[in-house]
Amino acid sequence: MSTHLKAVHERSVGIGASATQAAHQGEVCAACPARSRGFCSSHDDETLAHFALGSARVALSRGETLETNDFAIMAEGVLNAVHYGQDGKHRIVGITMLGEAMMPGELSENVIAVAATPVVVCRIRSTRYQEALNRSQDFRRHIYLQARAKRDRARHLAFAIGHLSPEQRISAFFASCTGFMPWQPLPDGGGILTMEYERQDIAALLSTTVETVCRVLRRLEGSGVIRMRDPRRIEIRNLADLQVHGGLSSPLDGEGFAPAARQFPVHAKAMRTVNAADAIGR
Amino acid sequence: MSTHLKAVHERSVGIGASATQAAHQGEVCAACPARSRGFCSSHDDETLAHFALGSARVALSRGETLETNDFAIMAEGVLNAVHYGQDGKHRIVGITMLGEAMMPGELSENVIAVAATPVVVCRIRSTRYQEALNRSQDFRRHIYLQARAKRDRARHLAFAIGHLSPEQRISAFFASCTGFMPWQPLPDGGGILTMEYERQDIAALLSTTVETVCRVLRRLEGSGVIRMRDPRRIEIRNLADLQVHGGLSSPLDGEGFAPAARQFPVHAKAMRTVNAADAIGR
DNA sequence: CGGGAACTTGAATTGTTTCAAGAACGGTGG
DNA sequence: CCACCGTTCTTGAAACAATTCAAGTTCCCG
Repeated sequence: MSTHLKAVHERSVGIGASATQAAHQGEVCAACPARSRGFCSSHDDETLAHFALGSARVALSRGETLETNDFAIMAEGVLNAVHYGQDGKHRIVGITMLGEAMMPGELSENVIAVAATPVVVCRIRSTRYQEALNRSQDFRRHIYLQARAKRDRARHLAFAIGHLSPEQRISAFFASCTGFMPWQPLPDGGGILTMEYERQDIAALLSTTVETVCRVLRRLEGSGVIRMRDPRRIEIRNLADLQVHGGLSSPLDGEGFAPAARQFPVHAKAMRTVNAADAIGR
Repeated sequence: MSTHLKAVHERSVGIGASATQAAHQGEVCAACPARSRGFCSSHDDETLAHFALGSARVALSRGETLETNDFAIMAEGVLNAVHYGQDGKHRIVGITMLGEAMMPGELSENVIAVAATPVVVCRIRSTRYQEALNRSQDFRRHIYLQARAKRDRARHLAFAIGHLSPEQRISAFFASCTGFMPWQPLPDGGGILTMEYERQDIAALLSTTVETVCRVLRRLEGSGVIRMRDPRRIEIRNLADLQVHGGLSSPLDGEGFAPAARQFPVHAKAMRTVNAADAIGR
């Protein structure tokens, strides 16, 4: 099944790049889907250009692991924090998506970062990452925010697994996937979600079985909430209905599996209140 | 049941304290059970004395909430990150124990910090906390480590709830409680654990029911792994046996519910490898 | 066109939850 | 000191829902 290979594709700008290269890198950033989200959206072009020097795009296909010696920003796809037990089963204990970052050495023992889908990351040498941390309070602040966001998502996952039924978890998960997987709205208010996760991964994340995922999907189809075009393409008739099935009336909502909107607040707003996040950056 | 009152007892050193007061505060630190653990153990007396100026001990009894506007270090007891649903049930999504810190504004929406046991925290005004962050890379680094440690614990919890049976979770939890609840070793290799959590809280944390907690305890007693002196005082005949019952052969072990040993590594060691934790501090 | 992987469906099993009731404990007041 | 009352803890029996096991089907790639 999922094998652990090394990165296959790599396009580097090289260390000690010239001004021309910096300009080139600026273009790469401009075209990057992560530019407008998460980490990168919080910094101006100049700052990014600096980060980008010596950066490289690294592509992974599903099942490959990401080396976490360097700093990496997700530019495409979804990365799983996976734990492989000696029983051969794997359990997904966290996810990292578009615009989010992987810090050097951030993973705990026994956990590796595996591409859940085809992935592209913007890899930045740890030396340069260090420099950015030294220079920028803002950067430090966002590093901290990342850690906190991941903590909150892990807590949500624990809550969901413990207190929501498989049907609710699956519903809620599919609903939140519209935020970070291909989602094509339809004129009638619904939309088509392309589920990039395999059933196996969904099950591993939500602590259930592939069989249950299937059955729940059928049940949802039976009640008219969704319609399956094919196993990977699901038409959601009414997103709100699906969220209700996911126990939206329950606690911790608004957070869900996807990153909360407030994860990367605009500056002015974030600076208003004194909290740990600000503090890191000062 | 659990009510949300304000802090009842408070002993402040006052802002703008004199050198005498600083000395006095040094004594308070010296006598503090948190001095040798976690946050405080990573700093020297001088640094601590500075933090401590304007600090205050705040006592909470079980069920009271901690205001999280300021910075707080746990000096006694256990604090739950609790989520109260509108169904009246509460679920525990995280715990903070001796030596760990609560950062200002760190809790996410709908989550409050509730004393699971009688609690004493060392409260430090957020202004002073800000100063410490400005001055000390080391302090910043530890703030980041806190967030990461809590993330890892939340991930462990999610894993445990999803992939371990109630019996395993309960066994593992009791075993790990020996690390942060009163634990009195006995000459024969075992020891007596004073369980400070009520059955209800254990159930809420581990996503099971009070009935199941009881039954599992009885079963463990039946198999001779533990012996219950009274509901709160449990004699663990052999800690290793209990850990085995908790599925110790499973992944993510060594972490457990308690903080990992490497959570606050000594400096020399931590500086050796380049990782996010170091980075924050440089 | 064939083979393997992913996905789906059905039926039996199992262990936890739920519901219901009782026992022990701790504090209060006569 | 004892009886009372509320809370916490314990135990039993029935119900239920997801898992497990087993057998298909569909899809994709060579």
